[in-house]
Amino acid sequence: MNEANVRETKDRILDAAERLFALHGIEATSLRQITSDAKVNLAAVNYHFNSKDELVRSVYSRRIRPMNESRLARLQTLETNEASTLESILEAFYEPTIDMALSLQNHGFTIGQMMGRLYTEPHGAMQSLIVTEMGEVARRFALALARTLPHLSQREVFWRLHFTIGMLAHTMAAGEKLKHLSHGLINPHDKQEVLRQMINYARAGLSAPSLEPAP
Amino acid sequence: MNEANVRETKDRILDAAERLFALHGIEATSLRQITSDAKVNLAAVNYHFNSKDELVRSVYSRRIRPMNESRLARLQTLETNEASTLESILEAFYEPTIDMALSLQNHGFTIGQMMGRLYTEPHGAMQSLIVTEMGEVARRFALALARTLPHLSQREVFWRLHFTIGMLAHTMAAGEKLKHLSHGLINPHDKQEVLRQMINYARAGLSAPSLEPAP
DNA sequence: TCCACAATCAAACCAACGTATGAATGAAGC
DNA sequence: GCTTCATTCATACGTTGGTTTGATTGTGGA
Repeated sequence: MNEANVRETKDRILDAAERLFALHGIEATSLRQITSDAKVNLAAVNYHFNSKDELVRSVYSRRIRPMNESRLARLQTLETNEASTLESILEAFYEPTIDMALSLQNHGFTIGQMMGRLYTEPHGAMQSLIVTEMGEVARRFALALARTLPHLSQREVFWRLHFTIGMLAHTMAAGEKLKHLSHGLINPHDKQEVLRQMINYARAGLSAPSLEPAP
Repeated sequence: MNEANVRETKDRILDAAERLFALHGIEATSLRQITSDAKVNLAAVNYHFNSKDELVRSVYSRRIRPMNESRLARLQTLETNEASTLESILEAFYEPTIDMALSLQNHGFTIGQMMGRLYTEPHGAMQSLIVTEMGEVARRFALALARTLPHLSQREVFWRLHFTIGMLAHTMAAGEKLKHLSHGLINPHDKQEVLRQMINYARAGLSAPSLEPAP
């Protein structure tokens, strides 16, 4: 078989799995649904990915990796140019995810919903994925925030970074539903609007006065 | 059979289901696990709840309902006393959930994790639960926030309420894991600390300047 | 005392699951 | 033109899922 064909088979599986995981969750999605959607043979999953568990991991890391590379590259650029403001750090953190969620080939907010569930999916594979794939990013952005907010303790920086991530996860997980929940007030496909509202809220939250007495 | 015994059977099922849903998710939890944990017969679930789907709904609404009643009662008190500040509104919104998550009989953050997953669980029963059980609360708190932040448009109030809910959901879903992720810096069982940090961030976020030109 | 009936129980049903197997296929290298 | 080998395929395996059944139990009311 041609190498391009193998790529195509694996990608078709990943694409279908991604769509179905986002729509119904990991546990509720069967390999038979995936392979029938992807128009490949049932056995192809175990042939190319060994198990459903490893397929799950592949589905997630295929998207998380380039997203986090973009985050770190943007943060690096900010720091070498000594241009780290709170807004620019938040933009470096938020924008890669939003770009991914609203990317052209992504018809129905698929990747976004999947990413939004990264922290809440009870599936065993997730716990290790969060540490493995997100650990470096969390550490680097915590440092960047601490440098920009020197009056905060480590604890407070962690709390606020946690909330900042939560806003993103919740927004991604809501996806299309935001339109209905807001009775049409909000258009979750308007990237600039989403980004501005998130950064505006998070910037203020992160800048809130410290709750601890000055040292 | 005694009515108290029936209550006990139903409650035992609800308790076990709640614990297992929080731990492994809805789809990954079988009725056999639940009934064996609850020490009741397998058929008891379908006898008392008709189906797994209705059991799921019962598990959630048993906790959501008193929580939301408390929220609305507290908001009502604030408004009749004309004591609605941003802090007090946020407290009325956040505290009932945190109280529930940290309640004594709740050994392992069970209810909290379950609540944190309310918005991300892909299970069909959730979509209707969110609208049915949370609709009134969202509407009432949106109004209260709009009154306290009169310079904001409806759209901006919605965005910010959405973020404010996201912070809570993300914190609840993280539960115990917050301790590990923060390398011991944070104690998620310290109710006052959790509440103060959340309110401090959310108050600032909600108070951020409007992004729209003044009318 | 006995009836009525809500509640419990062991057992079965069948569909769907993840995974494994061995044969079929077909492009690449000699 | 033949062999090799990665890939695809139809099919089967054993397990587990939610739900149903019909018998059994035991308590409250007549």
